[in-house]
Amino acid sequence: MSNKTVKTDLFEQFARIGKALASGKRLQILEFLAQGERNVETLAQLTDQSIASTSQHLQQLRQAGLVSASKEGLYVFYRLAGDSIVRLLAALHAVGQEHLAEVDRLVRLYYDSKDGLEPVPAKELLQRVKKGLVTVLDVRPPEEYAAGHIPGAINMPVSAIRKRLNEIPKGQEIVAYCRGPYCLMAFEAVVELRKKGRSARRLEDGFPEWRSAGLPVEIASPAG
Amino acid sequence: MSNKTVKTDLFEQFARIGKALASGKRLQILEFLAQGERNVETLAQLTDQSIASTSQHLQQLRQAGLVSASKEGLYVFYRLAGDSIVRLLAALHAVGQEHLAEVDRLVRLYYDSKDGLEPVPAKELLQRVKKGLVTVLDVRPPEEYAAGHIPGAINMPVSAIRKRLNEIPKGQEIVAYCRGPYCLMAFEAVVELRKKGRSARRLEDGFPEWRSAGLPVEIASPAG
DNA sequence: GTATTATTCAATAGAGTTATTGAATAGAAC
DNA sequence: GTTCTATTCAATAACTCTATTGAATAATAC
Repeated sequence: MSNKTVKTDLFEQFARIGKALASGKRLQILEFLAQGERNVETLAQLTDQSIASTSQHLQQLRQAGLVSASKEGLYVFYRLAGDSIVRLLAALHAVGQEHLAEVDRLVRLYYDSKDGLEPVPAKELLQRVKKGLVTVLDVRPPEEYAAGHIPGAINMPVSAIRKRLNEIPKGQEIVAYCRGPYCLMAFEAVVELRKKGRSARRLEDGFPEWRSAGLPVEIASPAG
Repeated sequence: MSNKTVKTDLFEQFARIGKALASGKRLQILEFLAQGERNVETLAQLTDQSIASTSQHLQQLRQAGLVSASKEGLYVFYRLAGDSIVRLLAALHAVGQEHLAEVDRLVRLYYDSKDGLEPVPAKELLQRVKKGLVTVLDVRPPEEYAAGHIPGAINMPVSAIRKRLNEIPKGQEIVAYCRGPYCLMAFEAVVELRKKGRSARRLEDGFPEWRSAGLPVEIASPAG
C-alpha cells in the first residue's frame, strides 16, 4: 500500500463518521442517546419512524463507532460510544449556529421575542444555584430526569406547567433546560412561564453539555 | 409549519453539515484550507482529482456554510468560513482516533515504533521553545510556511531533510509538525531524522490547531 | 476585438442511500 | 417445547451523490 493510498484511506475513515452525521434522523437519535441509553423501539417513537428504519440507522451509527449496544434481558440498549461524541455534536451545533442562517431562522420561528430569550450560560447558573437565587426547571421526561439532572432542579415537562405552576416559587427567576441547545422544549417552557407572568429564561446548553463539562449532577430525585 | 416540522427541519440543517463531511475528498480539501486560502486548481492537484470535481465539492462545502470564496484577479480563492470549523474538524479527528480502530491501524501502518513516536503537546513545546531547548521543524511546503508558522521553526519538507540535515543543530531534540494530527509528513520526518541518528518527535497537533489555540504565530521567514 | 485562462454549469451513467415491507433470528416467558 | 417479543436482515423502488465529459461564463491579456 503506497503512502498516498494510506492517506486516502485515512480520510475515508473520517468520512465514515461524516456519513453517519449526514442524516437528520441519525442526528436526532444521537441527541436522544446523549441523554442516556435507549432501546430501539423507544428511539423509533421519539424520532417518529419505523422500527426497521431505526435499527438500520443504528447499525450505521455503530459501524461508524458513534454508538455501542448491549443486550439486557429482552432489549438491546444503545448509547453513545464516548464523551468525544458529545463534543463532536457540540462542534456541529456551533458551526450550524454560526454559518447556517437557516438554523437561526428556524429556532426563532415560533419564539419571536429575540432579546427576551437570551440564554443563561452554565457557569452563571451554577453560581446562582449555589446562592439559591434561582429556580431550575428540568423540562425533560421523568425517566431522563431520573437518569441525572442539575442539582436542585424541579422536573416538570412543558405539558405539566399549567397545572403545577404553584410548585414553582414566586419572585425568583426560573431557568429552564432540556436536552441541548437545539432542544425546543426549554423554549416552549419559557414562553409558557412568561404567559403566566413569571420571569423565565433558558439555559444556554442542555443537560448533556452540563454533564460533559464536569459540572455537578444529581441522580436521585430529592423533591420529586 | 408545526412544531414537529420545525424540529425535523432543524436537524436536516445540521445534517447538511454532516453531508459536507461525508466524503474523504471534501475532508482533504478542508484540511488544506485549514492552512490558508487556495484556488480551485491548486486544491485539485493537492487532492488528486479533476478541477470540475473539485469545483463541485467546493460548491457543496460552500452551501453547507463551511467555506467561503472570493475572486481576486483571475483566481477564486476559497477559505474556511470560520474558526468553529477548525474545531469541528478537530472533534471529528478526536472521535476517529478514539473509536475507529482502523484509523490507528492506518496511521501506524508504516510507522511501527509505537511508543517511540509519542507526540509532544503544544503547551510543552511552547515552553521548551521559549527556553531554546528544542529545534522546531516545519515540514510543510514553503508557501504554507510563508503564510504562518510556529515562531523560530525551520522550514524543511521531508524530501529536503537528507540534503539539509546540517542546518539542524545537533544535540537538541527536534520536534516536527505539519498540517494536523493526521498529516503524515511529520511522521515521515521523524522516521527520517531517527534514521540519521537524531532525536526527534512530532508535535501532537498541527499548525491549524496551534493557531486556533491562540498560540504565537510568525509570518515572515527569519532563517529562510 | 480576439485569445486565453480559471472556474462553473449541465448532462450523464454508475454507485450508494433511504424508507418500506415482510421474513428471519434469538432470547425470554410460560 | 411452544409462544411471544425485540431486533435484525433481505429485497425493493425511489432517490441522492459522484466522477466524468464537454460546453458556458466571465474576467484578463494582448
